[in-house]
Amino acid sequence: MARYTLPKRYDFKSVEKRIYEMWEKGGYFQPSNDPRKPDFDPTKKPFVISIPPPNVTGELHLGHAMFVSMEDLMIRYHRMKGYPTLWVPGTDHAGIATQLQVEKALANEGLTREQVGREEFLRRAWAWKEKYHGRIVSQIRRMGASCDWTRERFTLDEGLSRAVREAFVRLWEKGLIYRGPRLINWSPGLRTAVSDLEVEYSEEEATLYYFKYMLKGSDEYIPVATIRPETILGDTAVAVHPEDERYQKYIGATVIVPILGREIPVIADEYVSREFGTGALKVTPGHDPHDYEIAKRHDLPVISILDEAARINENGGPYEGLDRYECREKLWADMERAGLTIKTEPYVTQIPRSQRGGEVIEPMISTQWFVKMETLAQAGLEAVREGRIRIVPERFTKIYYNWLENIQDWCISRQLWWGHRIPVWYCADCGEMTVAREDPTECAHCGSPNIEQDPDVLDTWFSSGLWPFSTLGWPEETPDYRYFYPTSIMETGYDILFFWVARMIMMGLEFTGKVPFHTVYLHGLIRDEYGRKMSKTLGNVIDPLDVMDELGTDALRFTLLVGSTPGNDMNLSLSKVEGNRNFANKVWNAGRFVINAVSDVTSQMSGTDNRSLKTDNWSLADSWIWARLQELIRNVERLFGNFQYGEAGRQIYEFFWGDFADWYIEIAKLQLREGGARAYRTAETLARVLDISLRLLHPFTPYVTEELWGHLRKALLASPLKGLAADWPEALIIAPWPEVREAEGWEEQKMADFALLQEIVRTIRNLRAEKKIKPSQRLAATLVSESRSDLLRQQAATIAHLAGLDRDGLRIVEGVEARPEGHIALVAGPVAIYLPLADLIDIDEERARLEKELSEAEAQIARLEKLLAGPFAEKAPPPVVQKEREKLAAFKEKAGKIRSQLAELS
RNA sequence: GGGCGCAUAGCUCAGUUGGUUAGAGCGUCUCUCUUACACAGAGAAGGUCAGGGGUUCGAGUCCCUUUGCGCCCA
Repeated sequence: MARYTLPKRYDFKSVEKRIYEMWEKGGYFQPSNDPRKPDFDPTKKPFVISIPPPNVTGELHLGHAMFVSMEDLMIRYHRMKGYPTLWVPGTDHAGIATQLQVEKALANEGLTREQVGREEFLRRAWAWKEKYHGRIVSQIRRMGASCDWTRERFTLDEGLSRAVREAFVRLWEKGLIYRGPRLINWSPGLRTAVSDLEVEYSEEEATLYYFKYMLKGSDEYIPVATIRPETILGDTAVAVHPEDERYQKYIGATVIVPILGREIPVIADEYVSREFGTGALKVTPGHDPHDYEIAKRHDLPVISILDEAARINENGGPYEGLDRYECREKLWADMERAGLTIKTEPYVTQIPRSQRGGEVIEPMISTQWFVKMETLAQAGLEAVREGRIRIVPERFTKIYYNWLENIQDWCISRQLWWGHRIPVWYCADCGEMTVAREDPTECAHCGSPNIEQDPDVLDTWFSSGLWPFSTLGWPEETPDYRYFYPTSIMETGYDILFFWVARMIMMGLEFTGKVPFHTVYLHGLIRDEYGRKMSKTLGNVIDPLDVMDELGTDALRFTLLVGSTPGNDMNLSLSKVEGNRNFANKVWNAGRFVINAVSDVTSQMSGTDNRSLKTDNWSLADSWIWARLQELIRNVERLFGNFQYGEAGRQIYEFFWGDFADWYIEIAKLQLREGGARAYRTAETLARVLDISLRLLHPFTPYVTEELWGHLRKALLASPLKGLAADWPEALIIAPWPEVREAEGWEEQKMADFALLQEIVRTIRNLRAEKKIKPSQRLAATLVSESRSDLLRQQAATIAHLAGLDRDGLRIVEGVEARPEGHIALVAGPVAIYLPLADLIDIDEERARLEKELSEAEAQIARLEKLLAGPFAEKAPPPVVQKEREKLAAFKEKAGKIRSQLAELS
């Protein structure tokens, strides 16, 4: 039998690409039950995830790495469970981000989009998209993502564009879409409206300007404070609190707008804070959302003073044409000269900045398209309240409710070119609007061909909101849509709960009448190793591509999956990834050992015993590892059911490294050496445990497990153990998930026996380390135990092997009358251990060691006796009490052993 | 102002129906190239689970409260 010559170290570079191609070519990413194929069975329940689409021109970052790892884990698990599984991949067009990139490229040629025109600009944008699409997609592939690339979608592709058109028209027909001037957030740099959600508020130092609002025809004035003096030009009232004694007398009076000389009223409104500034508020409804509300209450006029580049417009009188900040300075200087200023003072306030680029956002009145949210939000709320959608972790449901309960109408128009153009045509003749699914050639009202389409495009999130069903073919009732919709889980970062998840829920309910998914799973954000946000300026950005280059995809995935808990941010450091690279290597090497063991099995060993899963012919170690493995399978199943993927991964890691590799494999070496049926069964157990471990690990670390499993399968099929692998499929990715087996009753005793064996071995190893005895030096030993001598005799060879004892010099006895001369005495539970190390004995040191152990044992005895004498014994459940009783007995036995050893010392 | 999260070993974190001796990885210290693995093995040191109060036979875990840090919404 040819021994396998696998490299000593797991070489992920030679594995990952090859394995991914094998999977993809093998068609494993496509659903096992596919409505596009003839043998389709519509009754089988599928498991479906639609990918949170990354920006088509973006580059893979850790946020992507996180969701790809998480979703791939869920997908692989369900696939192995036998569900027809579909993960729909795709990208979105990221309106603003992409447009900016293309404009930047144009700028390099000294051009602007206006110069090249809309058509040429779009041609270039598409070319840009084609160029970068491949990059992000191949990066996602590299993460091991097992999505069905034959179903890949893009938000601007033909089908999705049709979905967007359909959605818009339906909302229009239902009266849920309207157009009109409203106060919106305006980005002067991008010259487009932006979403409320795309505005971030940063605390910054600013100046509070105090000035005088002169009463008409009087020397009296109302002092007013503002952060933005330039907005004085748009003031339409001064408001005071109705109960403010300082200003009550002015209510109803008229004041004069500085410099401009406009007359505006003094009004009373409870919104005004008497404590802030001077207690009097200038009202600028055209440029402040709160003032806008006040204006609505008091029927005040709204004046817009800025143009689309945030320059002062014709309403600014002498300041027309100035930039907003130039105007601020000039106006203030003019007011100073006119004696209208009082003072300025530094003030810390919240400045609204664009999430993209960081420029200061201006609230402005602008004619835009809006979606009425009230009824949509109501439906979205009910779906979660009624439990049709579950949000994990649960605490995010409150945040979700809070947002939907206070939702504002959604401004969906953007003054961009890259995106879905608004399907509305204006008639130059009759002035009516035509809203249509298909591009019209004439006005629907007067038949005039003189129509022009609205120049704006829709917010990218409008199309993303349709994603779970538009990607499956909606509005067509395609076979995919019928079978795979609603999807199963929406997995994404909590930072886009509002942006995306809430909108998908609302739009899903509105357009399909169904929830788009039954579960929302939210993961946290990834920070640097000290919990700081990663940012280019801090220079602490970790690039997942570099990490994969250096340490492998499996290591990165395992780190992200096991290092995070649902909904909580995680701190990532390269040393963690390195630790998991080491784990992948551990799996590789343990696997290598097993594969070689399997290859060495000869048919002579096989014997006639085929009772493979009966434990009565197993060694203690065989039984123990099997019981531990079954326990692990049960735990993993339970944890997966609770979305506790990280904990599941940790337990698999601990089992594999701490139990299987550190203990079972070491014992297996001895058992293999024994030959015959023992060796045969050992190889069989090694293969079984490795097989199941690889299956459990596969959703976490798909590459190393697939590669190794392939070698294991080949080795088994070429060996007398081929029966084991007879029903294995050709690839691990589609191998069945390990089934939960209930405990059979024998496990507890075997595990307790093995724990004693471990304690004996550790006790001896401990002493050897303390006494600096070379690992190569075999020691004789005497083990004394009245109660467990049978077990010790059975396990003598194993104990000797693991503890570095000389098998022939190992004596096991029920009792000794006196301590053997020149021996060091140790205690492991109910077992006394004597090692013949006369030269190394230091009586005082021995006594100190034993006394320390004794006092520890006695402390436990005292604690347990007190516990058992108290109300615990009657109130706690009997099994818990029984456990404590057993502990007490064990400590008493141990203490007795130590006492007699101490007595022998003198 | 409202809401939420976090505080456990030097560092980063697990610990999900409360079960009584609190775990891991990294780091530190000893020893070892033992034929799967030095990306390793064996051993060691290291914690009043932020402070206070309560519920309970029993609290890192549940409740209240204080302090500190972070996030979201307004």
